[in-house]
Amino acid sequence: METQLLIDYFLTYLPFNEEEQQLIVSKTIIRNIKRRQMILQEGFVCKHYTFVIKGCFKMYGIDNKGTEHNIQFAAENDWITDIGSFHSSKPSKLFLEAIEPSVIIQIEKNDLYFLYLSIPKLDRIFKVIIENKYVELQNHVLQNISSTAQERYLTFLEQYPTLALRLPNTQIASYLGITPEFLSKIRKDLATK
Amino acid sequence: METQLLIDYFLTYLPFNEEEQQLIVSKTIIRNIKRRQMILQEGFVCKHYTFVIKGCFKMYGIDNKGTEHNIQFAAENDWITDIGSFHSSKPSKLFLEAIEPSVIIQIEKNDLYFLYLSIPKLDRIFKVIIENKYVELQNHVLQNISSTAQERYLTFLEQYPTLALRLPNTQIASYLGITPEFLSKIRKDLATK
DNA sequence: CCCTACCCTTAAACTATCTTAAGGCTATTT
DNA sequence: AAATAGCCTTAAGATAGTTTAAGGGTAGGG
Repeated sequence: METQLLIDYFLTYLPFNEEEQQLIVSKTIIRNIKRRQMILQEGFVCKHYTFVIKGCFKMYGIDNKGTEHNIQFAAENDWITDIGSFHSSKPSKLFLEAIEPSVIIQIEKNDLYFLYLSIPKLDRIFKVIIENKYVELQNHVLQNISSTAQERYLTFLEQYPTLALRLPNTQIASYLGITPEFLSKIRKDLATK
Repeated sequence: METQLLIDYFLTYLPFNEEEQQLIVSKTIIRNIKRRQMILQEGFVCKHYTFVIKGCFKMYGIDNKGTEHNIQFAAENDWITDIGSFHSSKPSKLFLEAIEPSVIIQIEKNDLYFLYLSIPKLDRIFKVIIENKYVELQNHVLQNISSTAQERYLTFLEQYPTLALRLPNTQIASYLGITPEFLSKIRKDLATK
C-alpha cells in the first residue's frame, strides 16, 4: 500500500511504534492525479500538506502579464505545499500542478495539527524537513542574484540531474527566471563550445 | 538583562515555566558586536544560532569577481544563522556581518540540541520560526524571477519600511541583485515620475 | 491512429541592466 | 579637526536577456 512509503520516509528520521504508524496512516488521503491537474490554484486556501509518492509537480506564480514562474519542483519522496496559505488559511497566490501522472499522499491541516499533538516527534521531523528546504531555497536565492543565466543552468543540471531529464526545457527556463528562447541559445552556446 | 528578551520572544509562542526558562538562559551567550564585525566568515563552520537583541546584520556570499551579494538581513527579534553549515558542520560559503553596533544572543549547537531534547516544545517553536522564514524566502524567489528591478525595489520598501530607512542603498541594491548605480537610476526615475 | 497542442530552435530588433569613470557629499576613524 | 573611506549620483558605452515571428518536430489524448 502506498501509505507505507510515507511511513518508511518518516522512519528514515526517527523510529515509530505500530500504534503511532496506525495513527499517521489513519489521517492520510491517497490521490491519483492526472497530468496537468492542479491540486492548488491561486485564490484558494491550501488545505493540505502533500507528499509525492510517484510523479512530479511544479509550484508557480503568474505575473500581471500572464506568464508562469516556477519556484519549486517536487518529485518522489518530496513535500510540496504553500506553507504560508496552509497555516494562515489565507488565499494562496500560487499554483500546484502535476507535470506527470502522479500519486500523492495528503494530510489535512486539522489532522496534521492533531498528529503534532499526539506524536510530538513529528514536530522535530518537520522542523528538519523545512530546515533542509530552507537551505535549498537560500542557495537558489544566492544563485539568482549572483550568477548569469548560463551559470544557473549548469548549476541546475548538476544539482537536479534526474529532474533535468524529466522536465521540458520550458519548465526549467521558467524556474531559472529566463525565457525558453534564451535557454535554447544557452544550450546551443554550450554545445558548440 | 538582555536574555529576558529572548525568553519574552519564546513566550509569544508558548508558555515556559521557571525551570525551563532557567535552563534556556543557562545555555545562552550574550555578545556585543561592533559595526562591520563578522560573526561568520566563508570557510568556517557556523557554530551558533544567533538572535538579534539590538542592531542589524547582513548575510551575504561573495562571487568569483569579489562582489558581495546579500541574501538576508536580520534586525531586532530576528534569527540569523547559516542553517546548512550549522547542522552539517561543513564550512560555510557565507558571511554574517554587523551593519550597526549590535547585541546578540547565541546558542551553540550542542546546547541547542540539548535544549531540543529537554524541552520538546522548542522543536515546535523552531519549526514555526523556520516555516515563517521559508515563506518569506519563497516570496523573495518569486519576486526575483518575475519582477523588474524597479518592482522589486518598491516591494522591498513596502515590505521592510524600517529596514529600508536604516540601510545604505548599496546594501539594498546588493539584496535586490542589482548594482548601486542602477538603483540610483531607479530612484531618480521614481522621483521624477 | 491521427490531430492538436505543446515543445524546441533560430534570428533580428529591442530593452533592461552592467561597467567604467568621475565628482561631490557624509560620516567614521585617527 | 583632519584624513580617509564609504556612499550617492550622473552619464556614455557595452552586454545579457527579451520580444516577436516563424518553422519543424514530437507526443499524448480522443
